[in-house]
Amino acid sequence: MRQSQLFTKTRREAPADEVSKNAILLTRAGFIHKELAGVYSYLPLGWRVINKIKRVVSEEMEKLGSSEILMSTLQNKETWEKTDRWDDEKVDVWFKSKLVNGAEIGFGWSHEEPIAEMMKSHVASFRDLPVAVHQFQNKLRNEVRAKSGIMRGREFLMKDMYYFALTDELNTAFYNAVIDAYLKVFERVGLGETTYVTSASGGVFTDKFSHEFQTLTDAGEDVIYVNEIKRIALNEEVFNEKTLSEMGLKESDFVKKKAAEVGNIFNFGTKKSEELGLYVQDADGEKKPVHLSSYGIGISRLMGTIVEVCSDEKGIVWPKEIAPFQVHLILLGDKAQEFANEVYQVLTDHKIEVLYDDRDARAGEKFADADLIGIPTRVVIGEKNLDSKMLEVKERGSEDVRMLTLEHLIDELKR
RNA sequence: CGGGAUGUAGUACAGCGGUAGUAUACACGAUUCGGGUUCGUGAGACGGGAGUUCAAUUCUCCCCAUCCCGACCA
Repeated sequence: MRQSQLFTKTRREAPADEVSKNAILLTRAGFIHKELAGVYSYLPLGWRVINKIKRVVSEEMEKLGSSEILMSTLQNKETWEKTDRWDDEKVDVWFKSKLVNGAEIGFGWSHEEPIAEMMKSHVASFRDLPVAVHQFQNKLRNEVRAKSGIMRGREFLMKDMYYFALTDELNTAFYNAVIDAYLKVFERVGLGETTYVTSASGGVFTDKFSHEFQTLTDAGEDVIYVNEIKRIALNEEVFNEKTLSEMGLKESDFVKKKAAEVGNIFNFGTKKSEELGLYVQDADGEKKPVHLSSYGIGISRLMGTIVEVCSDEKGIVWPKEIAPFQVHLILLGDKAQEFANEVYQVLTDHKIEVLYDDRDARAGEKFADADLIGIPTRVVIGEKNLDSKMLEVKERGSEDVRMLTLEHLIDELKR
């Protein structure tokens, strides 16, 4: 994409109404636009990042055998009454409205009930199981206090996956497979080092613990205790003598850290299926409640967390897999324009995603913008590159400048 | 929801009971061209309502908005 066609503008100064690093950098670089407190729109660069993250998540979910769907945002009151979660006293984040005829509807803050309800139309026999489905869906939650930029919003993009199985064994096996898949996702988006599977309080539906995926960052809302050697972590809510002795560990084995919950997984057993009436017949013709588990990754929160973790004083440093573009091609001066155009053409012909700064702007401004936007590989072309046709290549976050031929660069990027 | 803070050009700030200023961004013209050039010209703002006052952007109250702390948080 030619940067001259990018309508967003970068800003020198931080917005006065944001404090969190993710919101400041994403706003300054033109990735997001705030509509309301906790409600953000995604601009071209931001939307590209979201889609990159979605692609990584999709790939890992599909490896688990899950099919992508999209459920509605408007939800049926009756479905939620079956599990007694329509009441504002029980769920305090509901946005609700009314149809013209007066019927109440809810805006989806979660989809566990609707999806289990929907499955009743498609699952009747043990032969229909197991089933895994996932979606990328905007959740609406009437949070009392939105904060931390895109990390805790009232409208946010979430990947939620659900698994339906006849037996607890299958359900547990899938649950464990998802833990591995999630770790792979966080590794691919650049948070492998800083993200821990964390045991947390399970609530009434689950066994002993639920599991969260916590990324270490001061921008997070949670406090966890981390054992860096064993790479395990405990949420502070379960960090007590009882838990520690069960695990055979001491308090001194852990370090207290702030963290952001980027993913969570729950095993509901059969409770929700029983409440909603999701049963199948087993091989003996007996009616059995379906085992259900659910798996969430907050996509927009994940993007915010990545910015918190992967940035420096100049701007964002996007991990390669989720950067909005692979290459930021910067043209300096108009004498080299023809050569730069050619390089842009060849790179895009090789399916390399390039943001081409073809603007009539000075070098300093272009470099500052490039640092802020944070594309991994920067290629500079100016008059002094014309004779040799060598490209000046620098990785974001490094000071090393290398001179490469175009062929060499393409070869490197394709690897 | 409790507490605190802040609302002035697109953005970031200053200001004052009587004529609202700077930077940046924007438009135009020069100049410059490898780390946010320099100069000139132009356009552009006091969140809303009520009150006090001869006069309110400024003081008071209410509302709204935004941020922070707490509570809350699949």
